[in-house]
Amino acid sequence: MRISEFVESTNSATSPGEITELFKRAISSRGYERFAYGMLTNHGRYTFRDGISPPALVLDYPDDWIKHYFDRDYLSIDPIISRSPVMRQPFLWDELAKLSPEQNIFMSEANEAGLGHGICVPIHGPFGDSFAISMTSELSDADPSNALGELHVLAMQYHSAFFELIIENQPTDVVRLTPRERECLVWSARGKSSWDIGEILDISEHTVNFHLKNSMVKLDASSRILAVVKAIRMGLILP
Amino acid sequence: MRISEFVESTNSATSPGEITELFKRAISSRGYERFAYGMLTNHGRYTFRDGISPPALVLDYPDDWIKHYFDRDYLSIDPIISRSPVMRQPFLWDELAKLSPEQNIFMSEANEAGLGHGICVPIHGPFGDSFAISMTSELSDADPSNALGELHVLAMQYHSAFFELIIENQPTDVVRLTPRERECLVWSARGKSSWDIGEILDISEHTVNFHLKNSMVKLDASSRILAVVKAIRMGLILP
DNA sequence: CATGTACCTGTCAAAGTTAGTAGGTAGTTA
DNA sequence: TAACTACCTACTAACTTTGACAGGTACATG
Repeated sequence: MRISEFVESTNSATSPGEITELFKRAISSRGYERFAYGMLTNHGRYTFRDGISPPALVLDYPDDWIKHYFDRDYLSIDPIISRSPVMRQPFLWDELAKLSPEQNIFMSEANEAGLGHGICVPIHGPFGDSFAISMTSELSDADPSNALGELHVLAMQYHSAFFELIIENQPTDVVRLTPRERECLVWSARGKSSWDIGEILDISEHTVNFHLKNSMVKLDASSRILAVVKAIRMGLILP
Repeated sequence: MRISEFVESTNSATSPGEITELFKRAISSRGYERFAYGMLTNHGRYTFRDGISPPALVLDYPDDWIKHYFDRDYLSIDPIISRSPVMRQPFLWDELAKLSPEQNIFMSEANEAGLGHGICVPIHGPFGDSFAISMTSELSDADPSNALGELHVLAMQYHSAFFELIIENQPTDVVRLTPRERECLVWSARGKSSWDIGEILDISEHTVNFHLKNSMVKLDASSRILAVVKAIRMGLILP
């Protein structure tokens, strides 16, 4: 399947299962049979449709390996899970360095379970959301560098289409800040005190407090911190 | 140019300029002539090669518009810039709602400068890095929904290949917070005072202050507010 | 010209934050 | 067992924010 076909068909799909089927076909034609798709940071910000239970979103690994994995609480030591949130680019499982003894055992158990050669594509969302899609090939002599670029793009598109379908979208409140209120919040978010901001904006400290107080009322925030967090979350200021 | 060709050629390119040329060709064949590529948040973790000066990474807009934009400090009111960091999916400029009067003036000025119909692709990296790629078409009757999926994928791949080439060194020093530090930061971000947090966690107000102080040192933050903002941006806590 | 919006200035006391210092536990390593 | 590391708890003094008040200018709109 060509990438443009994959993009078009996943974007017009109406169910998560349909998108997953398309992804399976796309990666298997490139030599990768199995995959796992997880959300690595979620503390209740999103609500999900269907029977999806984070952190695992889709697990297409052998059932006995999945059972073994969760029985042993491997989520907490899995080096792919811990590395992914700080990686910008896809990486190969084989390239993971500085593993602990338990992690080496984990990796060899994964190998025995038929998940020898894997690629992990880290994906990042707004608010520090972190996702990972791992794909595995049973061919030990597969050269991953050929397919890696395409698998990267396919994984990003899979996530984009899939995640959009499974989350309940939350409408955002409408708050309008004045330019001064925004400026004061921005400098607050950069760590400045009221006195500092007064110097920067060439207004009195009292006036800065006045603007920040008004922002807090508009944003229904009980502290300057919450006001800044809400303003950032609503896209009203840029940190 | 097919997407797979674009992926392969950008991944094997050796200069940022080469990648940009490939991107220009790829989007212009889909009806989009001009684009801008910016880094919207930089926490000082990256140093850049060549003559690249964030937040602007590549500006392919008319020179007089770029001059006008920076002369008027439009970076601070540009609604595309402020919306992008909180968006997960690409969005159309025309869909931006609830603009302030200045923002409406800004958008009509952009229109007059030949940047009428635009698509913005938000891109997120680890550590809260936020990027945006905007692409514009001069055709007023262009239906963006056909091309949007492909432009999304092209923009993500452009960023992936380009950014990898222009950064000097990957950040290695990952901030590690203790559970108590995270808890205190989370409750701070929810608007609670030290005393409140002490009640919630059943520890003294003094201890809460101690943990928040240590978080501030770890995060190199001069205030509790900045510590919370950085922790959110780095994905250490969720708001 | 009245009305509304945005902006600016000020006071004051109560409440909250920041920057020091110091002691304790638990597990690890020499 | 001593030294080390990571984490948690606590105190005080100096400083900053918050909340409730009262009042002012400038400018655009009806």
